[in-house]
Amino acid sequence: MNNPPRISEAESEVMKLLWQKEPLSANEIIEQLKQQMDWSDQTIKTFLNRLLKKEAIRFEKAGRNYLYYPLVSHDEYLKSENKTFLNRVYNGAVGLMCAKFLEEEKLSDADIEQLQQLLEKMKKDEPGV
Amino acid sequence: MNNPPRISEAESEVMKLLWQKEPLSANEIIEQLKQQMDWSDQTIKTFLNRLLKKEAIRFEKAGRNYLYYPLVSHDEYLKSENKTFLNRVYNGAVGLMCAKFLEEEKLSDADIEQLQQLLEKMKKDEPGV
DNA sequence: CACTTTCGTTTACGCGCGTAAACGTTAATT
DNA sequence: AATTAACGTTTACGCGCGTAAACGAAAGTG
Repeated sequence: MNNPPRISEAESEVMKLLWQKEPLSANEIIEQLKQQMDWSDQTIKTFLNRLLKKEAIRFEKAGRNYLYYPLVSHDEYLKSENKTFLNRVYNGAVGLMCAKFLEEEKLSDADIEQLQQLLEKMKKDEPGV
Repeated sequence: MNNPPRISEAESEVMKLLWQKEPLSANEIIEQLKQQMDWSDQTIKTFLNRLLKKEAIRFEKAGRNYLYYPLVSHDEYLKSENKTFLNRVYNGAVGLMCAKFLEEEKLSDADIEQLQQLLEKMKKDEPGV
């Protein structure tokens, strides 16, 4: 329930892999990111270590290698990033923020439908807050 | 049309003032932020200078004092922050992002109405994209 | 005019981050 | 067993940022 540690942009690329599949060995992570991000092995190792130090991930020994697991869940991360962003840029005005995004970004019809349903539900579920 | 310079969180507090009212003298800015943010005069002066160097603001001399004007518009700023955030945290998935925000944050009825109308309009305006 | 206050400019410093080299230890190979 | 390869740990370095002190010039005050 503590606030999750701050995860930097580069570090978040490591986390993204672990959120997709857990655990992963250092090598699996390095091979992926080496390509996707064009980082050197050493750079990626640094991120792993920093994430360990921050307690954003943990490892278990598997023979000579380590297997890494996320300690911070994707959901916690999103929640905390959302909050920070919303306050930093929009002073907490969610409505304004969503509106801004909607006018800037292209949404698929499916997205629109989904959001409409969400809004409809919110209207009903919370008549008086 | 160039990408706006990166404006840090602290610096953005200065910008927020200038977006509300322009121009402002150093003193007006300092007096405001000194209180709101509990910063020292010197700290705020640093931000003004960094923003000048980044060409996020400019000044005109008014006698012994400077009057500051934004060079980066609020809209440019929002656009660029939105984009960065969306890509960094959601890999560009707007629909997902909005949904996440909607489930986390409380929206006023007015906000909900407004978003619904926006969505409705998007549906009509862009039948085939 | 000398002194103090005001206001802008320059310099400083620790920390996180992006980036990676260097190092040490353990395991594999000859 | 000695050498090399693999893998994790430690150290490094420049840059932006939060934070502010120090400095210099100009203007107001006695």
